[in-house]
Amino acid sequence: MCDNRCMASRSTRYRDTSGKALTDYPRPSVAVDTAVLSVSPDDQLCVLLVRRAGTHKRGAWQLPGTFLHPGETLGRAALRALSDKAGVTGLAPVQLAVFDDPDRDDRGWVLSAAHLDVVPWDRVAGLGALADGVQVTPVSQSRGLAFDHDRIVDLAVIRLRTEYQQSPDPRGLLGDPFTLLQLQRLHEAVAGEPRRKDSCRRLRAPTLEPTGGVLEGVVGKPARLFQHREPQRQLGGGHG
Amino acid sequence: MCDNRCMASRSTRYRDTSGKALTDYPRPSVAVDTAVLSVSPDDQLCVLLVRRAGTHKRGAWQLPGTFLHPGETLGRAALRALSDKAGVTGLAPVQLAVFDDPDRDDRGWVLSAAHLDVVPWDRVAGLGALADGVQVTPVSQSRGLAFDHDRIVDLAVIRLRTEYQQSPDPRGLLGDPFTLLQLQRLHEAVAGEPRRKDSCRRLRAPTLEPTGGVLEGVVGKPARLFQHREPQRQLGGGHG
DNA sequence: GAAATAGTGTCTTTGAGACAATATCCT
DNA sequence: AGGATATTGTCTCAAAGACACTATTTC
Repeated sequence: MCDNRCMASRSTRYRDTSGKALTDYPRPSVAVDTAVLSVSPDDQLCVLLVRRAGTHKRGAWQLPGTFLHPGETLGRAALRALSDKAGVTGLAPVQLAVFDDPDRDDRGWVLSAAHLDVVPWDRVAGLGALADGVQVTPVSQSRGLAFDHDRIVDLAVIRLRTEYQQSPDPRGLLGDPFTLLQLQRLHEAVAGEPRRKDSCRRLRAPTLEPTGGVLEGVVGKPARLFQHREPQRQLGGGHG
Repeated sequence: MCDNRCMASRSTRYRDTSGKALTDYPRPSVAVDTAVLSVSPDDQLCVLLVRRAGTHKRGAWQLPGTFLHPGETLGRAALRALSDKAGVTGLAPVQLAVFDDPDRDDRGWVLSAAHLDVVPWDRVAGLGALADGVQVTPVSQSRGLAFDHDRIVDLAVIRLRTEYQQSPDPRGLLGDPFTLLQLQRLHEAVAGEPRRKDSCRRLRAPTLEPTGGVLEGVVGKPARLFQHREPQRQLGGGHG
């Protein structure tokens, strides 16, 4: 597979077909901006925002992002940004799209590789103790972000919805023993519209693993408990 | 929307939160590699390949690509690469994914923004006169490409199939007056498996515009002619 | 009339949506 | 018992698949 890669040392200045050396080309900065989505305990689809540096006006909020470092993958850069800018430990960022308008950033030529990460609520706002300059807002109230970050949020929500149409809880937002009603509430939060009790139930239940236990201590017939069939995903599925 | 963008001139060296100037960061080269897919007259799904510069061994073929130039969109760079490297006029490249393995290119740190373009056959191999070092091969025989281009072809085919599951001919591979049998053949080529005559017909016909004309001069009952409802897409839908 | 291709009638299956009835628990 | 919630029975409807039949042309 790499038979002709090993024939030259790393420092050689290769030339492309036009005869120009690789390092002669002007290169863009590559930013990684991530929409971290989660569902709050009151079933609201929320996004993680950070205050834009050096401003307190409108457009003062944006998605956590950073510039890609040498030797780093986009996914790692996304996780680093979440940790550094928001104090949040991400899970498995996936690429959404590259925003490539040459004028999209007034600091210069910056491409933005937009990402989506989905994390359980207690991981993003667990103790109610968010760092300063960090907030988690319902996506419906997140309009007016800096740069083109509104559009990134749009893409992220669309992507999340299509993922959750395919399987019950692909991103493990729920956490292991859960009832079918909790699953229904989650889907309503993600889709942004109500779901029929029985439709949702019949569609998803066959693909879930019943624990055998039931939810106790509440009024009404106790709900059966279920768990995920397959382990939730961690980082590692990026496009190398 | 951009109220606070106009407050500073373009040459100012902005600093991010860590205090580092934008131009101080090492930046990757950004390549744009495009899988151009088409369907041959004998109903084979094909991909456009170019010979890798300076080699005649295995792995000698690759997708046409180039480095992104300043002020240029990814889509424009993809079209430029098709024109310069293969002498082909592309149509509407769409992003597939960014390949970001730091070691994926032995020339250095190169990200690849993989694209898909779909063009009618006569546009890619019209006169049978392909430029030297250019070929159009069935995708099934395209294995062993340079870099990670095999995976780009895989992504492109998957994407094309999902697009063609949604509507009859979203990329205008057919060209305006066509019969339902031609449409069926096209879908079989894209999907790589046979389709029922009546299913295919009943599913797609209602969304097509009959021209009123029929195909003449062939034995059997003459087939009705159809045309596309909406104009085919050109470049312009990129993520700004 | 025979061959060849286009187009349709209809049966079956599947899956989702909707409504309502039944089951089981807590207080 | 009574309220509250979970679970299931069943009807309907729409879409797709499969098969076979009918229709219209050329030779």
